[in-house]
Amino acid sequence: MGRAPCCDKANVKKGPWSPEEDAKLKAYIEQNGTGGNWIALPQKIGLKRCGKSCRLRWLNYLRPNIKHGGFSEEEDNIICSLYLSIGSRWSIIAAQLPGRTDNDIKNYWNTRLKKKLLGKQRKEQAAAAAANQAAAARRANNNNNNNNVIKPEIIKREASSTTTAFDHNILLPGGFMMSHQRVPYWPELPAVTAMPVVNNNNNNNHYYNVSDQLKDQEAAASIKNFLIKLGGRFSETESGTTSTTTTTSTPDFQYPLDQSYQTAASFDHQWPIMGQYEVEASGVGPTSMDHGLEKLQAELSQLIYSNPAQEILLDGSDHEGFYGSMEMVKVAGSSSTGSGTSTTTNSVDSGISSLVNINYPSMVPDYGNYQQPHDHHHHQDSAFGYVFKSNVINS
DNA sequence: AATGCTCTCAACCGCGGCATT
DNA sequence: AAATGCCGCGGTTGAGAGCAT
Repeated sequence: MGRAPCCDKANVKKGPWSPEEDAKLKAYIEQNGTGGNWIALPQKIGLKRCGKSCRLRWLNYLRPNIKHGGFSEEEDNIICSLYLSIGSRWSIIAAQLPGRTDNDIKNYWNTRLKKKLLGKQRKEQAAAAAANQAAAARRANNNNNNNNVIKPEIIKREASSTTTAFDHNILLPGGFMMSHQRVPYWPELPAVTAMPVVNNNNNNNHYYNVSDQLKDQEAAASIKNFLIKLGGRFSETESGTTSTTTTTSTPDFQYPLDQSYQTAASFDHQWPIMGQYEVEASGVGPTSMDHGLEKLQAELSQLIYSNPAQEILLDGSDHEGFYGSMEMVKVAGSSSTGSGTSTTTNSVDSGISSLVNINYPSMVPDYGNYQQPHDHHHHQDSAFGYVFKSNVINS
């Protein structure tokens, strides 16, 4: 047996709202509030609308301080970051962007941002492929000139140029790599990172009304510390506290605009918020972080293959930055740290470039044999049960 | 100017979660 | 414990604006 309809479908108007309807609804809510019952509200004010329709109209259009269109670069960054972190949980993402509605963000992502990323990625790939080809030619030339004896200084230079790009990077579940030095695939998004979520419950934004706020509070201190490390700052009233749930009318956290903050130390941290979203072993079952990545990958792939004329080079030629020295290790116990507790090692077969590319050849730099990682920097999130292990090659 | 196509975004739909009875 | 009702969310649709031919 199905659910009873929330309203009499035959007697409700559907479609665009008239200015009169808007005025009625707005005036009533501003004077009386919603009364906690959207279903009963339209009858009270004589609107032939479904209660859900009224709610949507109010939340997405009529309520104060709504911003429409004109997303800034910073907002783009936040949306992308959060999408990578938590997937299509638009209400939570909207809670981080005062004045934006989940519907707006969802539309913006689906119609523009996704395509924008794809377009930029194409350009990047073409440029990177060309650069790699040139580099390979140089190497071949050098090898020939020296009777196949590779000069130590060449090895050192190349190894150095590669490994420094990896230093302290973090491979996130799903293969997305956080990099404080290099975020090559979203060139317009200076430092896209999977961003923790702050319950910025302000500006009449009721969206992030998660019932397990108490659980969140446990994570709050770490989140805040992390965000501060990233260069953000909280309002004066919030500084020194551990609460991220605020009722202040101004944003209690300001995302860092200067993203050059990302030092190695920045990632020596915990990401407890991810535990909130049931992060599991990478590639095993749906994880929240994986969700965003995998979904994005699928979406972008579909975009590509549904349009063969724009097919993207799949030769894996520019993947250097995402392979080789990174591993993610699932640790046996959620509280264990350090090496020696690994139970599963996931080879890195997809980087951020997997946002577009489906299958990669196993990427081993042609000088890879000369690099033997011997120092592992472990970044573990106890909530994840993961160790983020970056293999830093000492020079 | 007319037509067709693409894109945007407001609005709808159905489902899951939660509270209440 | 089960039934009921409401809320909130994410996915999807379709009207209309804008653009290309």
